Amino acid sequence: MREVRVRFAPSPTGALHIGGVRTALYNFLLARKHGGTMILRIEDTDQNRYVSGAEEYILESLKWAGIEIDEGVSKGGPHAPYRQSERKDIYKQYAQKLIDDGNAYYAFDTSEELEAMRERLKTQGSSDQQYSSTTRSQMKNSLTLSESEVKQKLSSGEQYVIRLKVPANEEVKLVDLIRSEVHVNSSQVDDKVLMKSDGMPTYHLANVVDDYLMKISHVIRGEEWLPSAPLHVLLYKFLGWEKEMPQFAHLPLLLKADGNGKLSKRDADKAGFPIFPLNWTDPKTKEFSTGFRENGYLPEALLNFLAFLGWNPGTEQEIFTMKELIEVFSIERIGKAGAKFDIHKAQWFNQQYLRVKSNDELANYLLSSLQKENIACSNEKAAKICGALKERVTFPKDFWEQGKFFFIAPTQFDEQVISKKWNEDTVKFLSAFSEELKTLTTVTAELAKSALEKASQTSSIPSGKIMQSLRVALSGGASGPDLMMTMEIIGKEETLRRISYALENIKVKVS
RNA sequence: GGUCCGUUCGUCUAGGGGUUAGGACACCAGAUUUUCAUUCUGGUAACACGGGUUCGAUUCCCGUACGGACUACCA
Repeated sequence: MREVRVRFAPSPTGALHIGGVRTALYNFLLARKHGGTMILRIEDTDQNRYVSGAEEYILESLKWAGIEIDEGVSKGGPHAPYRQSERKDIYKQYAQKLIDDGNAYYAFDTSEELEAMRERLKTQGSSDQQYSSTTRSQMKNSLTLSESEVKQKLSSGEQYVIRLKVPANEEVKLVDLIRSEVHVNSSQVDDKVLMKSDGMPTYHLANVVDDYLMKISHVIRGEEWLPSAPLHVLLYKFLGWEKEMPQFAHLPLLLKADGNGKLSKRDADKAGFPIFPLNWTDPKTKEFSTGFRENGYLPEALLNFLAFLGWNPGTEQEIFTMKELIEVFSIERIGKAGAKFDIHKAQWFNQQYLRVKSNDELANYLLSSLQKENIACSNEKAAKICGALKERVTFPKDFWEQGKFFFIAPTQFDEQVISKKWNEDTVKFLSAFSEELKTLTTVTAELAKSALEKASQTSSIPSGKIMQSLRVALSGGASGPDLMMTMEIIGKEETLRRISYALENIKVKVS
């Protein structure tokens, strides 16, 4: 097998879409699996759509996700530069070669003329309105103009583009690793612009030239490129690079969760989840978008989830470290159909990854929340709280949100529990329980439990009946972590204080 | 409109000519936890449709429907 060299080649036109992260991941996995090279190339040939900060954003996103770049922008390498805008002259040479070989031509049509052509064909009832083998003869280009006219136009500095001369009625075969063979008749392919009038190449030319020059072995990209892949095959052929042509793998698209269609930022916003890896503020519109990172998704969990959108290992294992993913990944097991993006599953992965972390690791999340709230807390206590909470947490921020009551005594109590459970027995029991607690020097989960049992005996009320009331008294809420542990953490004095506060402030329902 | 790609539970998917069509998420129920959650057990739920080929099709072929992508001097 030839040396694996893959590339992730985003455009710096804004924040990196989550689908792009998956594409990068698959490229990375293939590279690592075969001891190959992962290349990052920035495709910034469209000066109009360039967004400053986007390249840095992409870099930071990949770094956060743990997708390492071996060669490319920010890393350098033997094929530098890796930013297409800096490779302008390279493309020019190959465009020239295509012209010299008669496989491309100059076109001088203005956008108005192009528009007119499409309009004309449309009214004639033509099924497609492309600049192609059937229409190029009616246009203003080096195939229809005389040689001297062309020369005159070129030397006078008239604007022109270079178009590929796609042959008519030729069967183009494309081998795709995911979809097997795809056949397209060349008459369906239009004479794509290769070089724009600003001297920049279009995606098609730049992509093929760079992939060849950078010795790319596999092109793994989104399915939106499938329709233009035959064009790329043609380019390889015309440039004489058929043997070096990379293998293609066109990834199924990520779709929105409800209904159909490509996953868009709009859909994600509506459903209340991010679509970008990191927070992003568009420099032009100032529109702000939240990121997975800032929403508390762990990169390992997000990647694990992403890996399974369109791929699976064929076994029943679902939790994979990056190392394991690298081991089992294969292009053959990538599916063909688009995958709907269900944030529930992503949350489940996050939960799984969170709960296997040690309490000490988890404590850092809580500690950083506490710092923002200006609440002091020892590492030990934070770890203990996280330990009590870890089974019920999805995001790091939940430790604070669900554990707030450890630091702030409740002044409001869950009304449902109170109206249902808080009665004379509760008062009787809790008073007895308080007396028991007072005899203790310190409260541990175990001591709390035996105190509870004793109180149950002296009051002859089963403790099960008052557990929810006790919880409400201590935390204000109807659900939360283990109560014995809760009492151990908040300590004897605070437990007593909270119980007596509740006893004083909650009115007993007269039954 | 044209071209290309796709279609297994609500979702991610396994499977593949003969299976009780498997797993996971979500959902529901029961058990356990003298509380909620966790955990455990169980349950609801799918081969888009129509033709072929075949003894037999969810699986192969052809259509149809539906969905998606593309159809720019954007990537």
